[in-house]
Amino acid sequence: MDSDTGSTCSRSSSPDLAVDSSFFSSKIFQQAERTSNGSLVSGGKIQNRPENPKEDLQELRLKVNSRERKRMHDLNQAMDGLREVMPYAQGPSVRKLSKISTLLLARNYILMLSSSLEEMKKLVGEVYGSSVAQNHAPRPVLAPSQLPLHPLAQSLHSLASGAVAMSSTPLQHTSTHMATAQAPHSPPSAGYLGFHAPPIPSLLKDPLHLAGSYRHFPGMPCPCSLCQPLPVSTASLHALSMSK
DNA sequence: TAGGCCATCTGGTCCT
DNA sequence: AGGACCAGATGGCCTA
Repeated sequence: MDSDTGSTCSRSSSPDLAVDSSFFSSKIFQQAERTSNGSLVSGGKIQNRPENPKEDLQELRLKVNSRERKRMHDLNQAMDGLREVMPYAQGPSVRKLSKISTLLLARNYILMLSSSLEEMKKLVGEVYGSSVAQNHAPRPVLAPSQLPLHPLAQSLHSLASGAVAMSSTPLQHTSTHMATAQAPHSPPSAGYLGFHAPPIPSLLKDPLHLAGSYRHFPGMPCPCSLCQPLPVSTASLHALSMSK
């Protein structure tokens, strides 16, 4: 029940143990001494009864703290879950994304996927629309893999094909990586939707691990924070985090 | 050593 | 009343 024991806290030196010490150093307990059996001694009178206001306050405070700790652990678990599905390097050699970076990257990634999906829909509409218009002319039926693909469609195809590899080395769906995963008909530009694998030092140097980590193409959605017209709220958040 | 990131505590506010 | 949520404060750890 209590998530304290099953915490996903990545810190080995969690200050959990410091909780009680700070708590007991608070003014609440400066007026009370603790006996060997844990009961409070106040004015020479042993009080085991829980209705002691100080004990009640202590219990309440510990309970509230525990709940808050659990809440934050749950939040961090959710954040880890988000990190797991983000297209960034998850290997042990790569530093964990910070919370703010995770959120910003996730937002931009969703925007990019949404835009790609819309583009894909348009392309599908074009392909089937033209095929209906020329319905009377006998045409050889092509398998989906044989259809001439728009570069974006090709890159999406490649992206899907390389999904497994991406899970092991995300952000590495670059041109070389894509070349191994792309469809037979894909031209060399098929990786143009792909991210640009950042050299690790630059990734670590960038405060948000976002800017400058991607290959940029005009008019194309990019998860890079520099390419996204952030709304006011997000922009202010970004500025806040940068100026922090 | 400064700065970034984080976990925790704590008090306030809102909701059920 | 109790719990969830939030934000400020604090202190620890890590890296450049």
